[in-house]
Amino acid sequence: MTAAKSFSITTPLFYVNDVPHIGSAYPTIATDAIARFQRMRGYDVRFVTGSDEHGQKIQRTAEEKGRTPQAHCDEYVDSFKALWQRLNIKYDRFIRTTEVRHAAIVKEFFQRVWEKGDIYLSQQKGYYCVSCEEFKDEKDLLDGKRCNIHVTKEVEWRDEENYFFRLSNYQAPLEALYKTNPDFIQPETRRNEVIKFVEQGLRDFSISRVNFDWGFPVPTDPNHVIYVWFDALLGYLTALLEDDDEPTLENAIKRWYPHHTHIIGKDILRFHAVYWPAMLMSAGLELPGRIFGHGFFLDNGVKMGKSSGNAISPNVLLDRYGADAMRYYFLKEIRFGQDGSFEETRFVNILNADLANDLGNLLNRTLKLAAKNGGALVPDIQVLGIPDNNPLKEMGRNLGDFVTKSYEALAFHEVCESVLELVRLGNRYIDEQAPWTLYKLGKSDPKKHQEAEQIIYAILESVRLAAYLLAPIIPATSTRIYQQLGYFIDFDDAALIDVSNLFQTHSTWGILESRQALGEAHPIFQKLELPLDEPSATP
RNA sequence: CGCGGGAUAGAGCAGUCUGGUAGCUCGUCGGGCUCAUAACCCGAAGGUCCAUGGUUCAAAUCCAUGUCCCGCUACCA
Repeated sequence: MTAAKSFSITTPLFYVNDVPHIGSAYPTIATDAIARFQRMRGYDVRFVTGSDEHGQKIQRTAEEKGRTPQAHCDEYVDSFKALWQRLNIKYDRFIRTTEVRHAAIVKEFFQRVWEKGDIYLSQQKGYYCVSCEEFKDEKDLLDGKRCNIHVTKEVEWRDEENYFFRLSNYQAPLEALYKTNPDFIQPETRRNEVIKFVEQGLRDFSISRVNFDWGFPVPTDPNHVIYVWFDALLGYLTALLEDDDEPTLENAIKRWYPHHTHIIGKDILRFHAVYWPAMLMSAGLELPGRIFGHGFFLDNGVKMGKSSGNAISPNVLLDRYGADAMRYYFLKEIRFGQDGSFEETRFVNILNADLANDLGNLLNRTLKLAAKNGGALVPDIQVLGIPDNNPLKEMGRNLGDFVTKSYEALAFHEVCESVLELVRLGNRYIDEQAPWTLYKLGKSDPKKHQEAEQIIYAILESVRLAAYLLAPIIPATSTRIYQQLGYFIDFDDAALIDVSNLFQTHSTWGILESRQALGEAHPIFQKLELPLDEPSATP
């Protein structure tokens, strides 16, 4: 067996200061879809997610709750893992930045950058707002040295010893990187932001803190704790270690590195598109293929989050509608990269229209026709005998290639839309052709029977193709479709997928086997209903 | 202040580069069909394409000015 090509992709490593919200679920669903898609294509995939667990905020929250930071993190990590399981997220590696092996990677990485001469000790001076926990630029302060967010509070002067990373050394290399590799930052609007940001000149940033201790010590100076980015980002490296590897950079990069794609929220774009590549250059490591900054969920134009109090709990949505529904809505209704709004009525409408009515019902009505008139077998026809201008064949023929490009571009909405187009055509086609009438006529005219059989085949095959191409997004629904079509495939079970050539075959229109025994017709997607007590009328 | 992205039917979007009957999905209304998950198919209503001015035989599309939204403008992840 030839070694399959490897593909690795990451979600952000989530800060486990609270239970996961919709904003954590979103990129994770997207990443899972890509990972599943690449597995279907036969790639050897490493899908990395995890948690960022150090820092003052976590230390404080834990203290407030009267427990150790580690115990605090353990609990929240569990809530993330539980959500991923419910959402049917099949990650390969969950990296926690508190892992022992991560300490070793951070240490070695720091050492490399240190030896390169890119780390130095200096003073972090400036006005500090205690409420924001943040240094403020003098130009942002209000009269009387008050914070522009906490307007009643006066900022304090701080003069603190910190280690700094020489980001300023990397301005030219970064600019060259963005230029030579235009796809490095996506979508384009985010790329522009970053380029402009870098153009105005880069300041070094501090990578250590002295006023708390929940983190790894600086190897050369244990009074300092390594701060955020020189810890969290390196989780992407640690995650690539095999279980029995010595925790060294060399081992981390031997198989899966560099990452093909980092999926992140636009809020942490700069750290991934500027700091991270600079850090990697300094350490002499290869750069990832691309950084994709996705958008946020808005509720009436307001960002959803715990602070705004308008967040919808992913677990509540799961209780009501299930994983496939959430996955489909997030990926189909919101262009990946743009902000999207969440509206529950729309959620229910779209899911019912697309998956229950268009896709599910098309399979259901066709399957029942086949059961009544064809002995519950895939019609026994010559696939090659279906004329090239058959509308379903015509559209289905190029769909696999088109959808592949859309997945690669992370254009999930395009995947769904183009597949749905085939499905809608299927409904139009069956109505126009009226195979139920042909079957009746077929009792005295074998030619009519043949015609009906061909029509049924073309529809079943189109539904199969749709299910296959949507499997990374709605795996459970696709599995039900495949099983009703007589396959023993479970899109959640890699062992049941023949990775050697499955994609080539199954992404093609016209591979459904004649005379394959069909399953019994049951709705593959039950209609959703809005909760009764919550008439979610839009104002 | 600087840079960037927007403003198109009740909602969400496409169309703008390469001017020429304004399109898609959801929702609403009417009809058809009966194979189907009260589903599907067909049709209709619904738009001063942000405003004003200009170029042109012709502007959602090109040009100018203005209005309103949103993002970025460095150490919270």
